[in-house]
Amino acid sequence: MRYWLMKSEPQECSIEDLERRPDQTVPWFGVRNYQARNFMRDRIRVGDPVFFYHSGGTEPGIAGIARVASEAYPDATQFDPSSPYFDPRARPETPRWLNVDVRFVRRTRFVPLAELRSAPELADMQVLARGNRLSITPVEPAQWRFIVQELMGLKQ
DNA sequence: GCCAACGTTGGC
DNA sequence: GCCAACGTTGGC
Repeated sequence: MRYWLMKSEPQECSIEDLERRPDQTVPWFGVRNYQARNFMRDRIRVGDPVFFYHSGGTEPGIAGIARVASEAYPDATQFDPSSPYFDPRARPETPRWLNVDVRFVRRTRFVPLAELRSAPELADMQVLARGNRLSITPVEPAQWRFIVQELMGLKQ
């Protein structure tokens, strides 16, 4: 099992939106970066725990916990000309982009990016690396435990 | 709104 | 295969 951090813009899908979804599940569509796609294709498995991170035009930080709910499958928005995520090069026979489904687990105390940065225990966290723009990054088990137990104050 | 950092594209 | 130009991400 691996741990992950996934970024979402709350105006598109916030942790509250996820909680209200039917089945509390959402397809993590719109990833258009090969490295993030390959994580979903090669490393992310059903049941993997996920930090749900808010980014873009809002205070950045971790807003909750989710869980991977499906294997990777073709992202439907790549075939939809009306979608901002449409990719004219993609064909249904040879899909280019994938997504997994993600299921709500719980909201947590909001942990701002600044707080993550200030923790020496998290110095090597990939999402904190200079210039990082990946929307999906792995989280080490020790980092996960530190955030959940020390920063969020949860038992787990 | 600005801008640093990065990924992708396309000419050569 | 190189690399300049461009578009995007995302923090501030």
